[in-house]
Amino acid sequence: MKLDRLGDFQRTHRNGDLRLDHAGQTVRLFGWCRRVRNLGSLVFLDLRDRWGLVQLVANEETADPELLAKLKAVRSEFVLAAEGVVAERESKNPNMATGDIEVRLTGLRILNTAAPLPFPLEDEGVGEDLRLTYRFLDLRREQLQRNMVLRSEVANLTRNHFRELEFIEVETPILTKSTPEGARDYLVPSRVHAGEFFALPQSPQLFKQLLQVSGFERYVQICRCFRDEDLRADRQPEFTQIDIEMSFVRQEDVQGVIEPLMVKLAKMVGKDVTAPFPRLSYRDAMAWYGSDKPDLRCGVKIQDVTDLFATSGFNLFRAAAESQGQRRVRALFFPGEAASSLSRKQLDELQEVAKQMGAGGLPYAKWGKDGLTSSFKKFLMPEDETALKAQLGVGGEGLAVFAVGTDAQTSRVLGDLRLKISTDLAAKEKDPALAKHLLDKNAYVFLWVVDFPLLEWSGDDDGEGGRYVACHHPFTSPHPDDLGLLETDPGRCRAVAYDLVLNGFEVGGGSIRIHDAETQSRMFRAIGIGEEEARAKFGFLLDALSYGAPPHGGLALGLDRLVMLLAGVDNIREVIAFPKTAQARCLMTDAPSPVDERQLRELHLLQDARQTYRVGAVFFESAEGGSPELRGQALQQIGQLTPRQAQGLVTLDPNGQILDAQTLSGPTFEF
RNA sequence: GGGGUUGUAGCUCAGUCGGUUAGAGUGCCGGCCUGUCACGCCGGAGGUCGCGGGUUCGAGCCCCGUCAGCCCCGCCA
Repeated sequence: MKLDRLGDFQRTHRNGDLRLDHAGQTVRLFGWCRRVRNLGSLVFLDLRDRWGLVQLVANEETADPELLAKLKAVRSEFVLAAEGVVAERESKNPNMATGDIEVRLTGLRILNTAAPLPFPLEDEGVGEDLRLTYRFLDLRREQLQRNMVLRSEVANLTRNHFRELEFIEVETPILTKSTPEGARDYLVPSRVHAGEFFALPQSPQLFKQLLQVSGFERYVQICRCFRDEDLRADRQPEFTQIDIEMSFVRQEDVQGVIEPLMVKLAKMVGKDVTAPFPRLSYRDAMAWYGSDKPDLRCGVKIQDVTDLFATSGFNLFRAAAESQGQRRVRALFFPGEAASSLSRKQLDELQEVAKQMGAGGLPYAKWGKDGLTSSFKKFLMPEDETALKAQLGVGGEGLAVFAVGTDAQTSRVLGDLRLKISTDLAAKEKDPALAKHLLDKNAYVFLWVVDFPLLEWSGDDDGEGGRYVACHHPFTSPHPDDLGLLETDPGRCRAVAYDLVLNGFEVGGGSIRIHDAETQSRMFRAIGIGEEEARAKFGFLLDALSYGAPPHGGLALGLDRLVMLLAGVDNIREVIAFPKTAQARCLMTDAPSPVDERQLRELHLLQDARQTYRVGAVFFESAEGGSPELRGQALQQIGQLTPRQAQGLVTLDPNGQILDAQTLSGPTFEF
């Protein structure tokens, strides 16, 4: 098809802006054809640009025949420049912002054609692999356009927020130094320095601390970070952080600049949240919610009922009560009719879920219309039941489930069940107040989880190979009250570290940092980094701390995850323009991909074959005994191999086909 | 690294107990149509049943392997 030129055609309006007020005006528009409705001598076309949709129309009686023919040739997603007169419609469309008017065409330029799309833009259920392969088309879809606009707005609001607070935006290197600890690095080989590598930053952590030593006092950056770890629905190998660092601050000061930002961001999507956000210690979060990022939209708490069973006839529970705190009985109580009316079958299914989480079973007690039903009813004396109800706060109907085991075991099981059961029940519960208690779906609930442990034991359980590693990172300040524990009882030492949690997602985390070289050295010692290694890996930091480093601290917010929650979507890929798959591939560009050997040599990743390997003798071993002809054929095949495929043993079948090849030296044979 | 799940027309899916020529809707192509807006009506084309192997007289269906998408565990200072 012959295309028209853009020429001097100028847009006068955005498609979505046209209203009845414009009637009579001649307008010039750009856009993509969403759909043509060709009624024969009357043709409609929906023209879409970034801001909206408007109906174009032409008919046989009034339009130039050439124009009408051109209009009929248009297919979905053709790129058009349209000129026409705005007119009130004969039949209006109340579902459309521009539904009262249409544009009667006086001119049309086809700026580009479009092949039929591999998937329809309107459909929701298109396979994600297809969407990712044609991401540039996927991004035409309204939902993704909205998400990307939201993301842009969030970034803008964030920049303005910090600028008003006199933060300075500083860019830090992408090519930087690999450091021990933490996630796996993405490495970039150095061409200039054979055998040496840059790493892509897992975060600009050390640079932002050094900027404090430099005296900037308030730093912010919206920066890309890279971690070569496996993916999840809310995790990508490259992601964006809102990274801040401040001097002369305490934990509360950092939180104090973040909270108003969150209030503004929530407001942007029509949610009211109030600061300050609740603070919850790591200990309490684990005890009450079984998670270090509890979803407080759910009001159900884990409760300890161990003591109630000290003399119980139920051996499982009594044994825990007699274990001196090693094992405990903990419970969740879900109030409401939806909970009390769960069937035996549904409870069995929950038990299976619990078992998969590592629980032995799922004892339960249910108070319904017919009173108590329980898997351990025969051991539950009336006075026990009364005590249990008092402890759990059982007012009316409801369901209690129990877990027995160590704190870690029961936290895990009950933490997961808490959300799963609450979500299910909230959807069924008729009493709105109770449903909201189970799960307040529309709420945004922020909180700070504070007082994280500084260190955790890593490695085989109480095996030899283990050591302490930093929970947050090795630059996190120990809690001033716990400094002495660093050498005596490192596992009990708390950190001045804090996570910002929203609806069960960790959206940010930060800490007050160590700002003196001595404490930093003690920290390195505690995690088994010796003096020499510390100098080699972090010498610049230790130096910096010795030249007047101010007390400082900061935080990083996960922008992608935050936008995901603000957009109300459940996958991080929905807020990233060009994301990776769960296997860390880009289906559109097909990255990662092999590169030329020449590139590898240049980067010293592949030695020059002729230098390293000599072609040596090739041994033949025919399956059916060798023959001179076969060897001749085989030699010919071997001769076609590249030089780097060196010396070894080749096994051939009677037809001279290579069955197997083994190198005696040099790299593996490749065919 | 481990577990689960999905893969059939461009797209979304159905396909019975292993049995004749693998279907539907939509999209696409052609024709008709002056008030459509998921336009309508008529006709047509379109298949490596992800890939490889096996069992069988016979495989979209059963078995083994493999690749890819998604979710989870481990991992993510």
